[in-house]
Amino acid sequence: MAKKQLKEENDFFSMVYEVTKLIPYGRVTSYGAIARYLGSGRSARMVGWALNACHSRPEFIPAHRVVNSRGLLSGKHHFGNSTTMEQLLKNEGVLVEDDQIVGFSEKFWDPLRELK
DNA sequence: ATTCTGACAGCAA
DNA sequence: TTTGCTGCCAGAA
Repeated sequence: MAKKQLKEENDFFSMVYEVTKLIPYGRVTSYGAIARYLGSGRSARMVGWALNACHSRPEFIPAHRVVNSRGLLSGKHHFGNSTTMEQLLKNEGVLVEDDQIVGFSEKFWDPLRELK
């Protein structure tokens, strides 16, 4: 059997990718929220680390919908141009001002609450 | 095997 | 109030 494939499903990285891909259009979430959903709780850094490797993924990961707990576009610099992430968000109707999501509480999509 | 880093989050001063 | 330090876990050198 494809152990590797099964393993990927259990991998922390893949979990992050899957959850990230599940983020609805026009919604955003935080690294910590995903970390909690994965059960790691305080390992939000791993989420960021996983997203850092999202470039190695053949699929498109809407990492622009993942921001830090304050709704700050912490990883905008990793989208090639520093404006790409902000541009993508704006394209989805998410207002971004000063690298921060406007109405973050409203746009926030909690995997724990939505996926449960 | 050990050490360092990393797109965070929370708490302390 | 803002700034900074630690904790957390996994992957890369």
